[in-house]
Amino acid sequence: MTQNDFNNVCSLPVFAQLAKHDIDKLLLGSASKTLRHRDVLYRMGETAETFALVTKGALKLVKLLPSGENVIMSFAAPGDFIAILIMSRQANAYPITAVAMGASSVLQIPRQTYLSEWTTRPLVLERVNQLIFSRMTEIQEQKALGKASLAQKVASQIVSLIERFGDENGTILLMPLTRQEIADSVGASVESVIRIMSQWTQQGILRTSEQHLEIIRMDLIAEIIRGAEKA
Amino acid sequence: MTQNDFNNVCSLPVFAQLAKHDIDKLLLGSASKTLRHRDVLYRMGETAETFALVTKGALKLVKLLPSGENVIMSFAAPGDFIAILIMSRQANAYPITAVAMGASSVLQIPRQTYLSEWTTRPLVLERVNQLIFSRMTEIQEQKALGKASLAQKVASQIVSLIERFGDENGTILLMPLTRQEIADSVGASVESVIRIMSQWTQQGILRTSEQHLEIIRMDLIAEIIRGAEKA
DNA sequence: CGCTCGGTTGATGCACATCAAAGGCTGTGG
DNA sequence: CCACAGCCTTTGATGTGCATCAACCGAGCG
Repeated sequence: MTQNDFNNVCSLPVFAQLAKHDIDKLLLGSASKTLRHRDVLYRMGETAETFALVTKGALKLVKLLPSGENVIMSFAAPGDFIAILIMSRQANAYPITAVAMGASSVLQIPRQTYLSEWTTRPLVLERVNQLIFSRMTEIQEQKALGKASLAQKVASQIVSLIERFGDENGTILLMPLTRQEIADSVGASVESVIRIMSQWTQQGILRTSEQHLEIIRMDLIAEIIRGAEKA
Repeated sequence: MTQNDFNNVCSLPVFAQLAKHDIDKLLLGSASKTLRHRDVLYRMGETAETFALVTKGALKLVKLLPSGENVIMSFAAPGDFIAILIMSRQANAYPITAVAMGASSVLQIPRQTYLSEWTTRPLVLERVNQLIFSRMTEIQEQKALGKASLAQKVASQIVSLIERFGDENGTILLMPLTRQEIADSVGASVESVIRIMSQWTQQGILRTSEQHLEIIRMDLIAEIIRGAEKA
């Protein structure tokens, strides 16, 4: 890991206000890994030797169903952990597949380091809990949308992604995201997602060029989420 | 809290192998509370002064949507925590409403005790993480059922409830559960749930008497969950 | 004895999934 | 440089699972 990487890592909320030598210990034996678009970091079912801390880019956490469908469980942003919760269980397998969306990097940290360094520092554990809390909250919000219309789900998913992976204005999504992926994350078919989104494009609510997605009329999107469907 | 209560609490996995005086400290200022069917423990929006540890019975964790619908986020069994994740946030409100299902009891523990005693004990924090991990796993499994048929969702929900709140044979659910509640937890309408379940009753797969629900043909239910719909 | 609550049943309609076909774009290999 | 395969997107036609609305019943309960 370069000095630059290290500084980057230190600025993440988990490590805020920790002494350099503490951070060194927490990262004992860890390796920085650079991922290209669609590279697989962890595959569901593999034995979990390390967990990961995202430092750049974005990853999707996917479950492959017996039926052959993909379900995107959630997205990981810089500062998020992947698979940290299974570190304290013996010889466990990754419960999901983690795939990079666009150029990304992560720090892979050995289970042993987690067991010896992370679990002995209350402050760190507390911070990890905070992150898990956010993830829980996010999933619960999605579940609360259970009976909403597909348009509401899609709008809400896009907005929450832009909140985490957007530009400074909060209007452009800085990560490649296909309609298939949106469908997989809200549990719908691609075609339905496309129909909804192209309608929005026609209405000038949304723009999608190259690999970027931009919301033009955030106010209208907000209305859709609130359930004021019709145009 | 009676001596009896105390012994009960000590046998919960969170406190396994802890010294009595440690447990005493962890429970500083806590109060045991007995709940009757449908009593409300916490109401969504109230300021969170305490979190709770379930010691007996069952509770449902509900969100009330602006539309007036209820969504059951999850169920809490003995040994589960309620609202522990928001304890480390300042002046936060409960994110859900917690309602007892049948006679239950909980231990209410002050935020202050959490902050001073719980967050300073790595072992305890680790155990809390374990519990949160189970909750996450449960929610994720539900999300993975996203595109499955309603019958699959209902069957799967019932089975997972019996695993946590069932008798020793794993066939009878020892807690009052209405069809409305099943509907609220899988995101469906009561009528649809009723149609599915009465069909099962006619086919001798299921029996529901008084407040109890019994699975007669677990093999058939398992098949339904696997997606082998037709009878 | 009217009340509410849980369960049940039927009729109707709609929001989606599914199936099918096609065009653009990218990368890959001959 | 062209042909081909794969991925992403799009559009249309068709079907269906489930919500919704509307009744009704029995049981417990004040």
